[in-house]
Amino acid sequence: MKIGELSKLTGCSIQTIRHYEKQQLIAANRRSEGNFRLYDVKAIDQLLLIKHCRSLDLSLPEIRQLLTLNNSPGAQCANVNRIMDMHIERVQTRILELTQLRRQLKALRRTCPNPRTVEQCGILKNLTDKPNFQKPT
Amino acid sequence: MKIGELSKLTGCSIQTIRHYEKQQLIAANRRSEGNFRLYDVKAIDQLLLIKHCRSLDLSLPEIRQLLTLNNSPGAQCANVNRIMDMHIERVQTRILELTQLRRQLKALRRTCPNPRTVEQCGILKNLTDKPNFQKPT
DNA sequence: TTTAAATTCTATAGCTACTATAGAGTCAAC
DNA sequence: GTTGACTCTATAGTAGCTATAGAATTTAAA
Repeated sequence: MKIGELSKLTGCSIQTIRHYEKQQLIAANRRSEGNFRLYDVKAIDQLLLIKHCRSLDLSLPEIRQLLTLNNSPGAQCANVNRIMDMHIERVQTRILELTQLRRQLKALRRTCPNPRTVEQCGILKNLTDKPNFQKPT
Repeated sequence: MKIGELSKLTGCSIQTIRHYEKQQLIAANRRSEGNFRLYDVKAIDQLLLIKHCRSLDLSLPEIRQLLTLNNSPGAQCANVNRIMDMHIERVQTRILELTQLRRQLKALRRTCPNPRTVEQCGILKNLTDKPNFQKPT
């Protein structure tokens, strides 16, 4: 199977597949005489696994680790659990940051409920004053 | 005042200030004979305003708009309100996406409560199966 | 006055995970 | 044999910085 067919079967763009190859997430098992990538059916599952992990927002290095683990059936899966736990923690932290940010934004927005001139605008006034908000990094 | 002092007074790194200059958010009002940027005190407030906006996660183009508006005291501030509303909406959307993602991640994590071999790992098993999760984009 | 240290300059590369080209080559069918 | 579809590599772009390299400038001490 050439890259175009793999792309259609998995819903990953051709450039994305080549990008994953550069990042060592997937490899064509051989090339045609004219240097075209040739894949076997296993590549489909591998790519779908990658896609699934990406939909969960795991990073490419994390996915590479998971793939390596997936190919060592006898190994303990504690590392898998650790990767997931760290990722959940990261998502959780980001949610808290954004929730705080939303509160700040809404409070700021309330300072200018009606259209007026820029000079009187509560939002700009508050933005110009010394910040008492914290950066969510 | 040279860029180093401005950096210390505002807490923005020197490279960041130069980056903001490239993005047309701030300008040195003149240069020394040896081409060093020289700022007056107004630059401090301007930079703090930018920093405050960044802490609210506004984009540099949005901040540029706000700065322009801030320099037109007589104009209506409806545009300011519009920028803020759009941004609040964006943050809100992202929170919802991440909340959904967190739910998926936790459900997945529960499929492997105890360390076992990779072969038996519920997480990898679920990741390998066809995805029924949606990408939060 | 010389020289050393600190500061600044521009330009460039790196980060993440792609996406979108350019320009050249390959394959399949007619 | 030629057309059209496909693929190749390499490069630049996205956002907002950060981190260099290598050169020039300024300030202070010797």
